[in-house]
Amino acid sequence: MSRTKARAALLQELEAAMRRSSAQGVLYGQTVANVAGIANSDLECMDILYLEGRVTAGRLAEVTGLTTGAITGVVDRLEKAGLVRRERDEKDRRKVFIAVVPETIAKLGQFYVPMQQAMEKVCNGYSDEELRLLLRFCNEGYKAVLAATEALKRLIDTPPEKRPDLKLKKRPRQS
Amino acid sequence: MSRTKARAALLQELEAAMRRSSAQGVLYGQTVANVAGIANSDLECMDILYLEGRVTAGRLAEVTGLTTGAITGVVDRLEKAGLVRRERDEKDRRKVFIAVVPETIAKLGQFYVPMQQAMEKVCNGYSDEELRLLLRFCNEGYKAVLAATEALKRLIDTPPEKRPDLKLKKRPRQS
DNA sequence: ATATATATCTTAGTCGCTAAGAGATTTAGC
DNA sequence: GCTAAATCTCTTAGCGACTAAGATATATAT
Repeated sequence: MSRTKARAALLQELEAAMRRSSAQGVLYGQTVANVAGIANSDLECMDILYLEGRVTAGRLAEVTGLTTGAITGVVDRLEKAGLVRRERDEKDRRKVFIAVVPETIAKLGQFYVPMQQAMEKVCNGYSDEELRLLLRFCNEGYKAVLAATEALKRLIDTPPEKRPDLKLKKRPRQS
Repeated sequence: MSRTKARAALLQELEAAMRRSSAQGVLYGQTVANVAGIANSDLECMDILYLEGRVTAGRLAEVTGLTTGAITGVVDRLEKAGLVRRERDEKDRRKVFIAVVPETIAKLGQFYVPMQQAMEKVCNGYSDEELRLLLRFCNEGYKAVLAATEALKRLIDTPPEKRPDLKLKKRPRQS
């Protein structure tokens, strides 16, 4: 039993470590937003724009889980800060594309340099093969957590008397 | 050069994967808060209480980065929800310890079951030795990002004219 | 004993969010 | 084509969580 017990302890330790490091990653992001002088959601949207390129306001709402009204505010702030531009779609004039003002990518990017350098240093202590192992684990973990999130969300929609009650406050906000 | 180039690509891919999975982890937490019907910060505090046990209000403020005023609100809500109790320190009557009401740990804990099961399944595909590698990487990464966060924070305190300017708040007028 | 430090709470004001619905445009049905 | 419904973004009202500053209570130092 000592073997499986050691493994159980290892799993628990790993979970704690992952939680800790993940939380710290979030904190780094919040600090970036802070230094850049923009709100957290604003930075998240910049991240999406960086990944996906030119997207509509509706798509931002979809990905972030915010309402379209909130996105209007986000884009207002980002536009006022000169980080993005609104571009009306000429094909479908209801739509508004949000496009990053190119120069600003570098301006925001500089704030990630400290972390990138730190992580590169850490990675230097690992072989290619080890890094591939990490990559595989990350990807598998991502899929697993994504599925778990969906499973949990379904609880929201199950009738309250059918689900494990906590009798806290009222209806939680949906996202 | 093909060797180092491959590694650079690997590093980049790993970074993206970590960001993605980390973000998903956060989303899972938000969903838990949603289902439980409490605010995000409230759940974060429950997490800290679970990890550290009985802690003072001030300690919560310190760890979360919130002001003490905000923590008063958090604890008010959690206490009203029956999740924690305030306990005045008899040795130093200025201090207020926040203690989790024991039964509620299980109530909140159940929401983490989907993720724990999913992650355990993933971990089953790895040997003890591989998991130890993952653990080591997590811990090293945590320390690195923590240090990077501190480094970035210091930018806030450096005089604005001395640091890489973004002049966001002040409307860089164009057009 | 008085002044200073520490720990929490209170208050006023701000910001970003949601919900609901208005406005503008496109698509579908007849 | 013309009307009705659908789609996409923005507006408005209200709310909840946050900060900053200071009040309150207690502890420590001189």
